[in-house]
Amino acid sequence: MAVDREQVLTQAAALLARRSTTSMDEIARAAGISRATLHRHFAGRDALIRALEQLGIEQFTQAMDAARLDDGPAPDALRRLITEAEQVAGVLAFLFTENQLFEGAEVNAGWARLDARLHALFRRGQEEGDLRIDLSAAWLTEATYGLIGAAAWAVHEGRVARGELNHSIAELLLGGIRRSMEK
Amino acid sequence: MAVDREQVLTQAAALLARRSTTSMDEIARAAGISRATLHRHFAGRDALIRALEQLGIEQFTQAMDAARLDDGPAPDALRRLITEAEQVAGVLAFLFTENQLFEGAEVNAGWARLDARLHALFRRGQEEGDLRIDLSAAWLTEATYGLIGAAAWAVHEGRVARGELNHSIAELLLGGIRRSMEK
DNA sequence: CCTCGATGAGACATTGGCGTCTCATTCGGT
DNA sequence: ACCGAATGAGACGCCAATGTCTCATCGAGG
Repeated sequence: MAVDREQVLTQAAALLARRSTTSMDEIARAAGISRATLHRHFAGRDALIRALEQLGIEQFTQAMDAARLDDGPAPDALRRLITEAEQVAGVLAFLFTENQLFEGAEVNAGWARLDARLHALFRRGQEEGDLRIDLSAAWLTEATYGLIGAAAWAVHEGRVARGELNHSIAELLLGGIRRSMEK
Repeated sequence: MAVDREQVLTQAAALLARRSTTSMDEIARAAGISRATLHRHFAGRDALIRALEQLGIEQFTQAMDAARLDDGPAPDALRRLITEAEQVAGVLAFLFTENQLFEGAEVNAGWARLDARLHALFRRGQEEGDLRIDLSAAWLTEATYGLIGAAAWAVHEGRVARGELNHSIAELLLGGIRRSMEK
């Protein structure tokens, strides 16, 4: 009965996002396995965290690929990305809040690659005139992460319905909260 | 030579926001005091965290008071709040990311009060027709926290200039990132 | 100059979690 | 029904951090 590695990591992310000091024992029990088995699959806490980083980066990379960031208007691409990212929001939320992680070089590199792609999308949107230029692309990148994390947390806490997650993030990002005049 | 309690807490927040497992020793050294003195002022790690929560709640409460959330159009009030909150962004960022904290009843109550005030502001804005109603006030509240946290982090990492912090948060929140047609 | 309160430096025992191990049990495939 | 791999339960030593203590030093105010 092979343990579902991804399932364990997803559980771990949920717990660690909420309390970063969650013990291995708690993680194991939440994943429905024993601490011994957890150790059999992940050499130690560090290895578990590394695996989580890796999973997050892989999943987010896939989301970016699926969203075809380079196709069409940047706002549309951004909507597609948010739709794709929704499914990995939990793991992403963990990665955003655990800033301590990015000290190892290789992880940093993987993350920087994602960062660059999102940054490039915003930059393209600005150059094509679709996005405002008084907000730096760097800030838009960070803000997007922040909103995805906030949304994942809000859903987790039951403050926002899961079905509204997409709309909430995309509309807030693209349109802002002010009531538009056209309506 | 009385230790500047607030200074110590601010330092601690900066470290803990970056790595929540930072040891008491590291916190003490960062604050320029010895571990013994740190323990003399805060009974233990828990007490330090509690004090941080308290400080964050107090400072954010003051920011809300100073912003006069009930006066004038909601968007203007929100701008004022962001301006006031900028100075306490560091401590706030820590509070947002450390979700584990809100398990004690009394802390929860203090935080819930702040939550309610911000929530009420958004609700008022929606009722007065200034804010769009297809995004729930609860989500706007969470999103605001997320953006403040993201901004504080971005500034800390040097990706956003401190002077742009206000503008970045307020404009993104109110207007979104899309280039408006009127321009 | 003296005194007292606060601080720094360090020793010490305690604790909670980690990592490793063993052994019994269970599950899946044959 | 059988066998082997995987798992669960628990014991064990280890270690880093914690919390408490003592003692020397510093510094401000009388």
